Amino acid sequence: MTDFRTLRGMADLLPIHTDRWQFVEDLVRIHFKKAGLQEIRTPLIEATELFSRGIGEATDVVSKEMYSFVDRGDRSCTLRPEGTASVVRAVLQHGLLNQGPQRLWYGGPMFRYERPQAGRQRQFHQIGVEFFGLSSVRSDAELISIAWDFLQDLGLSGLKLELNSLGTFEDRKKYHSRIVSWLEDHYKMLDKDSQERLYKNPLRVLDTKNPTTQKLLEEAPMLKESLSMDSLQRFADLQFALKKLEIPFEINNKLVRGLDYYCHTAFEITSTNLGSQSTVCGGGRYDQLVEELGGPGTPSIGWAIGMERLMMLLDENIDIQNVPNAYFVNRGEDACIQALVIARKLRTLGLTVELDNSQAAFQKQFKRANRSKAKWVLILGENEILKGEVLVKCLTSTNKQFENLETSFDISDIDGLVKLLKSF
RNA sequence: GCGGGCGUCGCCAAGUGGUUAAGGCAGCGGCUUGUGGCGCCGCUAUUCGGGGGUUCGAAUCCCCUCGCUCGCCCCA
Repeated sequence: MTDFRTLRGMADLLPIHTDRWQFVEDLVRIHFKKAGLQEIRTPLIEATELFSRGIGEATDVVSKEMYSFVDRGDRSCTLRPEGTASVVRAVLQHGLLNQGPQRLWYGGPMFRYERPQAGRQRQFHQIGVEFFGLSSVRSDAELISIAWDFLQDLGLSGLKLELNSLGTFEDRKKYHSRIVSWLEDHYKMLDKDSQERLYKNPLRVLDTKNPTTQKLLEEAPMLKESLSMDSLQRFADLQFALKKLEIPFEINNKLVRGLDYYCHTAFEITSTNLGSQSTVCGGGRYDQLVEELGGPGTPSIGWAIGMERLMMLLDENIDIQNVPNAYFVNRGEDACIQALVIARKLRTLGLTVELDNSQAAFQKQFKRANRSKAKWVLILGENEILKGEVLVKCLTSTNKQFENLETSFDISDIDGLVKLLKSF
């Protein structure tokens, strides 16, 4: 044990994890490509004000969770706590909106100074999608379908899509005053947490876990009662589109996303297999954010998936370890250099070869060969060198055709060797 | 920021006041200079997260501290 450890809330991804991460990352790229999305990469550090203005001064993320510091030029800088604000900044800075609607995706680490728990770290990873300049409900449905189809393709089960409409900002403002005055009238009957939230973030009182408050709230004014006719129609249209896409969903009137900038569509994809932090994917529409950050009025919508939470949902049993085609056992002075040469040739021809350079006893090398899960083992020792051959054995018993197969190839017959190794 | 649980070898662990701190996995060496996945033998913690105290004596009791973990808040 050394003196140094990762900082609290920071995690190393070891080889056993990175195999799985790469599998997921490869799959999501395929999905994004098929959906015609383009990748955008922004810096991890931005001016603090970008987030305080974009996400909302009063939100928890901004008020108590940001990793901020003053740099040597006296500027207040912040490690990004989410992706959307940075993407909007980049889109505006480079005038991308002048080239028409943008359909973008991003991915990478985000930082939030919170107490770590299951499904929550201080450095965590998100992949997200943002559409700019698309106002139709069909974009909302399409955007949701991209997330849904990707998660389904990963073989995840037990996922639930929850949906709500927050209406326009006017709708929300109207509701805000209604709910606040109702809550004030019932102040004494609220639990302590809800009393505090009443002034901090009243819409979130709806989401309380306290059962008596929950019951009380059944009488409270509902958000949807404050929505305008247009907002209601829009919400109905979205539901219609999702039904056409055969994406199952549930309406959750209490779903209020925490970030200030959402309007109209808000949604979450949750799983019961995650512990207390059950949201894998969250998103919504934010038609005023671009303007808020100094750009032209631009309808926008996006979502983000939490990679760590996603990884927790992946079936432990699915085998996505990258297994080599062959493990190369070798021993002896001539053999080891010959093995190096052959291994390189095989790699050039597209095979993955793990070369044992230990010169350890054959027994040892064979043990490692098995552990590597390689399909084949190549053997080159003094006897083989004398005969000018490489010995090949099949290591897996899952394939009956090759089970217990043991054969030799002339050292110069690389093509024959490759043909066999590629045969399964 | 506030609660609960936990901290013995790289990993999983037994041990709850008494001479040398079980065991398993992994690692290394050997049986066997050459054939594994299921053999056998041996080696690997002067030390129990760290510091202080109680005691003839502590991994085991007390205090402080650090870390991990789960939950609240909030969010991906």
